[in-house]
Amino acid sequence: MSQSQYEQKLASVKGSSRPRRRQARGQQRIQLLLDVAEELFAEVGFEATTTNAIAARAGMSPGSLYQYFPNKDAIAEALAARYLEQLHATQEYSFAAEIVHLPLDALIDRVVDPLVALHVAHPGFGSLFGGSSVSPRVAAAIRDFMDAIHERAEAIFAVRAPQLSPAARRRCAAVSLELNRALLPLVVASDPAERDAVVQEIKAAQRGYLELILNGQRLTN
Amino acid sequence: MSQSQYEQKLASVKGSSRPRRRQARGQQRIQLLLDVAEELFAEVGFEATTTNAIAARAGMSPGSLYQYFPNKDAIAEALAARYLEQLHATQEYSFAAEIVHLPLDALIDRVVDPLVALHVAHPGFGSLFGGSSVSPRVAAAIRDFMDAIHERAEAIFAVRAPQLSPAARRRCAAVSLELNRALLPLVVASDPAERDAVVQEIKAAQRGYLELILNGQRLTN
Amino acid sequence: MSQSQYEQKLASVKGSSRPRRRQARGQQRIQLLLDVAEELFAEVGFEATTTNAIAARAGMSPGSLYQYFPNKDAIAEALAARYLEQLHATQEYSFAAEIVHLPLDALIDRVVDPLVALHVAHPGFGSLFGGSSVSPRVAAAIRDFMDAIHERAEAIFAVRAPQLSPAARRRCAAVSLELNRALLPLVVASDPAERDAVVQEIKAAQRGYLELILNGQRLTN
Amino acid sequence: MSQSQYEQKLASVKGSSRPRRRQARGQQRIQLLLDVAEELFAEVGFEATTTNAIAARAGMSPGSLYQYFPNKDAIAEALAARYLEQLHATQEYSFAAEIVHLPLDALIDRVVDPLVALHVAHPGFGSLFGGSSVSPRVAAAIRDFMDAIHERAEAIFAVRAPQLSPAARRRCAAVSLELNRALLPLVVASDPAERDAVVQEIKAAQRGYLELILNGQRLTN
DNA sequence: TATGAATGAGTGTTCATTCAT
DNA sequence: TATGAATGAACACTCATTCAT
Repeated sequence: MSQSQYEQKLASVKGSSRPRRRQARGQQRIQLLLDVAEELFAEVGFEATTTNAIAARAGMSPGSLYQYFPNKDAIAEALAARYLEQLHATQEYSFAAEIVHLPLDALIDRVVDPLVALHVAHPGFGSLFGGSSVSPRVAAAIRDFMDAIHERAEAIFAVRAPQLSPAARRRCAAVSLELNRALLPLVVASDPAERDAVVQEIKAAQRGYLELILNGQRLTN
Repeated sequence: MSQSQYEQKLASVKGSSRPRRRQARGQQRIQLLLDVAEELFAEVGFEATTTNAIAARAGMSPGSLYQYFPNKDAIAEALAARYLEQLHATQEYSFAAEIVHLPLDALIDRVVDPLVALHVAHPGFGSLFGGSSVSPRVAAAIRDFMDAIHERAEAIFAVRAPQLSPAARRRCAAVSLELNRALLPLVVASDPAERDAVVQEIKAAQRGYLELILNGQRLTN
Repeated sequence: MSQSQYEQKLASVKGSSRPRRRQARGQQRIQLLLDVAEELFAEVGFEATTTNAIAARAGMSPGSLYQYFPNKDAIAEALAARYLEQLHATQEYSFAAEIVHLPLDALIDRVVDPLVALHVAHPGFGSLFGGSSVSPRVAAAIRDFMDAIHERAEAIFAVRAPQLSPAARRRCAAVSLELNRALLPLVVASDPAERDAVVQEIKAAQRGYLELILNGQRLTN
Repeated sequence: MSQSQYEQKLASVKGSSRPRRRQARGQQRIQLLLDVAEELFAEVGFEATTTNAIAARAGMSPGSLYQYFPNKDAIAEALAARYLEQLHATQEYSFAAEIVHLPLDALIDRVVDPLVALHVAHPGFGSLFGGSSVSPRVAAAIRDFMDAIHERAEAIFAVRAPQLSPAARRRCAAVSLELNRALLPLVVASDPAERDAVVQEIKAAQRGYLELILNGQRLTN
């Protein structure tokens, strides 16, 4: 390696590594801010959380927060995006093509278990998705995602409960999904020692409802 | 009777009847304020609703509002109390002693139907009970009430699913109640034409879950 | 006068006088705020003047200021409107129809004297009309007014200097008006003892320029 | 020459030439910053111009800007100083000793033409000298300079209008100079096609005023 | 020396609450 | 009691300035 080549490499390393380290630090701070925001949103709600409080608990100045987010709503948006990304990953697994013919218990495990993990890891999750006064953009992002999930759930119903009318299918999917959305906060709120039992109960509720439908005991219009 | 005694009696009569009319007027104004607050909370949420906006829409001055409520939270509290009172009335009926041995479908109708009526009549209901950023006092009032309902539900389980351990009974009651709390907003949000169908779905979910438990197919610890 | 008539009159008096007194008080506070704003704008400029400073010097709270003005720009706008109103009154007099054939000295007196009075009474005048970073709305209001004055000045030139082309007429009017706008701050800044002499000088400048034009010694295209 | 002496000389050469180059680079950057600041001040005004915006448009970091200027005001000061320097150069020419006996038209050309050139070349000029919210130091620098010009103008009046009292001389000089300061922005604002005509008008205003004075038709006290 | 992320005091503005009338 | 003008603490957000790298 000639000297000039070496210098070139050094330069390129310096040139790219400094920004990279900076970017890495920036990413860390963004994640920290989101973690703190998640905490505070969960504690006192979105509206009652002040941007200065987020910055302070994250150990930085208000100005720094605004280096990473253009305004308060953007923080909720980013948080929603982070959740959505994780949710998306779980749903990719939960609703993979091969699940359509799984036994019901296995199907339910596959859907519920990742959601439980997500909720336990992110206690703020439910409060953001509870929809309490989020900005229109956040609400739209959530709605878009839910619609996608909804479609997948309907597709499964189409295969496993073909007797349902399209309208009934839509309703059943909505109720089944809402069952998860609504009952999962119960897991978060429950005593860790009881957590598994609560999860079993949620699955039971889901199974009870689905069996009724899949067994064709339900009205079909 | 001396003159002064007579005057005294007169005074006391006047003194008690005027306040009574005043109190009546006061009660009317309180109810009006609560109605308006309910509307606004439902429209834009608790935090975004200003006390001045409530007073203005109720056709009175901010000062007057504060004659009836010491602060903004107190309005939400009073609204919660009003809901709770109504809820209490429905539950008095839903959980009357004689229901213990009703067929499951009838039992579910008895619990769900009044709740549906309440939710439809008061669209703000769900949002307040959704728990999004209510003051600790409101939260406590709601919790107290829910605990009472919880006990009644547990009592029914004690009779109809005696195989359950106390802990399991508690969990089952919690899930069964949460099922209602969580799914009823779906009714409010649904198209009025579809509303009945959605109510049927909710009852189905409830029945599916309860059958599983009552048939003893559930774990008992 | 029967008793009921009397009561009615009393009632009507009370009903109308209280708001009237309130409105009067409101008007006073608005004028006070404008006076204070004028002072501060003159002292440190529009941008450097804070709304809280205006409120404080006016002896009221920030909130009160916002009861009368929706935002900071609105204060400058109102101030401009107040100036414009006064200016308008002077120009109504200065450019009345009969002046067209006045001797030049009298014509100049008629235009300059009211402007001098206005500038002396309102030291902030020049700074606002100097156009330093006023909001678009204020700027537009000023421009509209100046355009109106411009037209009147042109009309006089059309009669007294008919040899001028329309374009030349426009330019001459612009220069003549600008002469006033630019030189009047000199009066405000000058020692009161010298003020009259400075005013004479301004009139001389105006007369020097106008004589040149009216005597036809100027290019006409 | 010993080695160490030689090294010392080398070092000193390097030591002096590198700083010189550095200083040259620094001067370039300072001029660039001033150019950019002039642009931005003209575009949005001094207050609305952020130091970060100046640095960004100059292609450097905020920190670098502060290597050359201790604060934002200092930029305006330096800009004013640069203007003043250029103004100084024009006035050196305009008020050279030999002009005292020039014909009036030639005298006016000699004063006005360089000023027009300066204003056209530097559109920010007028706005800075308009005095709108400049820092006290800038204002003082401008005032000092204007005082110097003032003296020169007075000296000419002393020769050409000896009948004037000292006070009258001072006033006349003030008005004559203010005439320039006030009317030159009109040139900058005017359509380039009309620019020459506007300049002629300004000269006419100047001549009209001066003729009045020099012909002794003015009061002399 | 150059960088640009970080700072934090300060801005315009809102709104729950008070109080003179 | 009712009023609504007045209050002022607090908020979201900005930007001149600093300093670790």
